Amino acid sequence: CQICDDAASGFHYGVWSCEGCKAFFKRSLQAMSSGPVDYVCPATQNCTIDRQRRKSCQACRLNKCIQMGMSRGNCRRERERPGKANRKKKGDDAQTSPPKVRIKEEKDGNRSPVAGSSSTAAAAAAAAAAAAAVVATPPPAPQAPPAAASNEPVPIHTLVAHLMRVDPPVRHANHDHSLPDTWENLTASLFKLADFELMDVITWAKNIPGYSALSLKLRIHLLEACWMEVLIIGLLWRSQNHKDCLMFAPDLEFDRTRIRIAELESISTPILRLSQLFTRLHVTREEMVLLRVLALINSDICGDNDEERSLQEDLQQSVHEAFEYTVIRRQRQPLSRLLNLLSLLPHVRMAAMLSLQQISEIKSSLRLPLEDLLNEMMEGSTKASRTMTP
Amino acid sequence: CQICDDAASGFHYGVWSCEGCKAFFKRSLQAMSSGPVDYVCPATQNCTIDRQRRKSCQACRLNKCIQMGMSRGNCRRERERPGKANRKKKGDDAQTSPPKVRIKEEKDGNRSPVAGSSSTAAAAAAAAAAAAAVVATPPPAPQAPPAAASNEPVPIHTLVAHLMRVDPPVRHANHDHSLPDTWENLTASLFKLADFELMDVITWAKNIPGYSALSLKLRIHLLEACWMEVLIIGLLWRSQNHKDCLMFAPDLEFDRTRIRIAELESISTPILRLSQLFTRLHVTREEMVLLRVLALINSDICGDNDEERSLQEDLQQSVHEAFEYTVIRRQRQPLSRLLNLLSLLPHVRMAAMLSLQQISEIKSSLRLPLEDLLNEMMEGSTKASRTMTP
DNA sequence: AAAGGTCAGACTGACCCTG
DNA sequence: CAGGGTCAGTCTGACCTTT
Ligand SMILES: [Zn+2]
Ligand SMILES: [Zn+2]
Ligand SMILES: [Zn+2]
Ligand SMILES: [Zn+2]
Repeated sequence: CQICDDAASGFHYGVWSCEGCKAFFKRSLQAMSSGPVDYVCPATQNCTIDRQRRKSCQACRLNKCIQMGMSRGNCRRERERPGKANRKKKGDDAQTSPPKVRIKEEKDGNRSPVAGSSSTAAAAAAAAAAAAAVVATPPPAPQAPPAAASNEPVPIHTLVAHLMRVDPPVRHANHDHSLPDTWENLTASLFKLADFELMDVITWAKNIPGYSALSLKLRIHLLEACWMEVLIIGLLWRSQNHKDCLMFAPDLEFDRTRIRIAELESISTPILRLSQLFTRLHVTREEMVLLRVLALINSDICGDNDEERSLQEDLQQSVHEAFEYTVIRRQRQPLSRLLNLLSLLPHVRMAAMLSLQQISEIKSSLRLPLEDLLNEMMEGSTKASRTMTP
Repeated sequence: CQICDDAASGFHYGVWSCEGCKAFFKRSLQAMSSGPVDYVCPATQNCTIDRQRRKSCQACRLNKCIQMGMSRGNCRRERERPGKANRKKKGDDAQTSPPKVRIKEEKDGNRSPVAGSSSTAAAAAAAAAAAAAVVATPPPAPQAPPAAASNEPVPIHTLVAHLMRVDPPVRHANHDHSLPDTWENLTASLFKLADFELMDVITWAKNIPGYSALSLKLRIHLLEACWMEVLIIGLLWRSQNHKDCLMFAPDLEFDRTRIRIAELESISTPILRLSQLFTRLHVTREEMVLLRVLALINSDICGDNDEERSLQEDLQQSVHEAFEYTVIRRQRQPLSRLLNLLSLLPHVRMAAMLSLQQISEIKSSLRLPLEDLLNEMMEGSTKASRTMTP
């Protein structure tokens, strides 16, 4: 099949194509004859169309059909229009008017013509017009860049939305589940995951408005002081509703047994308790995101430089406003909610300190090597006097 | 729906989501339980997921589900109690609540003659009532008791005034200034002072309304977990406006020289920085008092007992209201002020952990004996897993 | 309220019928 | 052979039942 690389069953509509693409184009023609097609590409109009993925994007599939030359005019043996053979639909009859389509359009809410490729061509004007309409669809521009104007006051809702967008994503650990659950295997997967997540954390910090305005020294200092807290907040949030289970990644969850094998019992106690608290509070993603940002800018107080501190305080101020925007406008007892969320941070701080000490012991015992970035950050946080330096 | 922007039908798998995304994630879970899913993105793992496009890319839809925090609450049939089912609420909801609710509540044989307050309108009334319930338990109150009548709602300002009254006083160290500044002399005076202050802390805790209602076990646990933080908050407050100087007592101030002699350099760095922050914020005594109470009730989360936790949450609630009363009604940016104060607590927690570790090392090195009460509390805080137990 | 189950409706494509 | 219909299989999500 020239469209999907599947085995072709013949020369359909002018193209060597498979049964599936043939039927798909057939249905598209029928749909087009009775109104515009509402296929919408979920991405940027250049989806890969192969046997496995051809179902995913109708817009790109039809587009490729047309690009490869499919059209009704190419039919070698065209049959007369059988008058829109009515399906077993209950309501209206065939004829000309398509109320069904209209109803559907209305129900869809009919948003602004974002990326919808709608062929308004008449029924007779088949492929060529459709091709023009489909191909003309512009890419949907998935991610608008953040309000990058550094001096301009950004509306809070934009700031919150931006922070939501740049928050470190949930990563998979790619843990080999065929390996036995030994201390080495589990700890190695945790280290690998942490190393991976640390890159996300660094990228995230860079994308926080105002962070880049700080001096390099302070930026590094804050990151070194907060990274474990940021990771732990994510862990706690992912572990919500998982009783006695730490969801390090969707494919790496630690139950009591694994915690014992990985020798995480001493630090898991406070973390599991914190996780229960997260669960009870139903911390939302918005709130989690803001807690992470607060953990970053509050990870340490640099008292030396007045100007620098002023910048940091500006950052704090905007985070405070973000909290106000997000939490305070709740219905029931918003202030108590805010205080409950903020009260989590001392516990997070403690959990981070314990975790850093645990890793530090592993590092100095040479039981297992640390990944590069993880190792670097460990040295940084030691320097930041987060751990005792014996 | 946080995933597709459609109308949400509830809080499913940890995310506010629509029926479609809920069912999709459910099917994905079922599929995942029997082998890895084979969703493949037709584009670049970056598809837009909205109401009309969510069907297009299963891979990106599932990924977004995970990113937004969806996960199975527990492997199988999970019965989850929100815990806040019914309490001794006194809020009334005459107008908004439909009568069927009332009927149901009465049929349940709820001893309380009123229905649960689910109305969003009666927030203020409920809050005041909750406060009344908390303070209803009359504390021993060696001085003027805040409320004699047990059912009478006590205004918050009375609570704040009472907390001001029972706050641990500033103690003198009775340090012998004729002695030379050696490590032994200075450390011994610090230990003696801490021991003395600890008695005040215990008395103070007993006088906090609602604290005595907690179980003995929890009372001890909270005290063991928070005492160092309470001492440090007092120290920080006393050290305001004293540059590079720790005012352990009016007659025992540590400048840089004494800090070096007493080998407190490693822990004094964060504490001195915190002290500068206190100075910049101009923390009032009222605020310091409330921070101490918050440090006490937030020193640990006991997750075992539902009823016990409810009492602790009531206590938290009244402290939150005290904060609101004290801080929020300021003139300029009260909320930012509140967040700044709360942001101190993680640093206090860290300073407390470092201090405990320092004392723990002295104790195990037998360089100097600890006073009785101090020794006891050290063991308690070690038990409370505040320090590493090597 | 939030799990899990249900099933009509929509889409797909292997297969069949017809010219 | 290719256009076009058929319909079982699959996915979806509004609705229902259970806890
Ligand atoms: Zn094909
Ligand atoms: Zn596409
Ligand atoms: Zn959705
Ligand atoms: Zn995709």
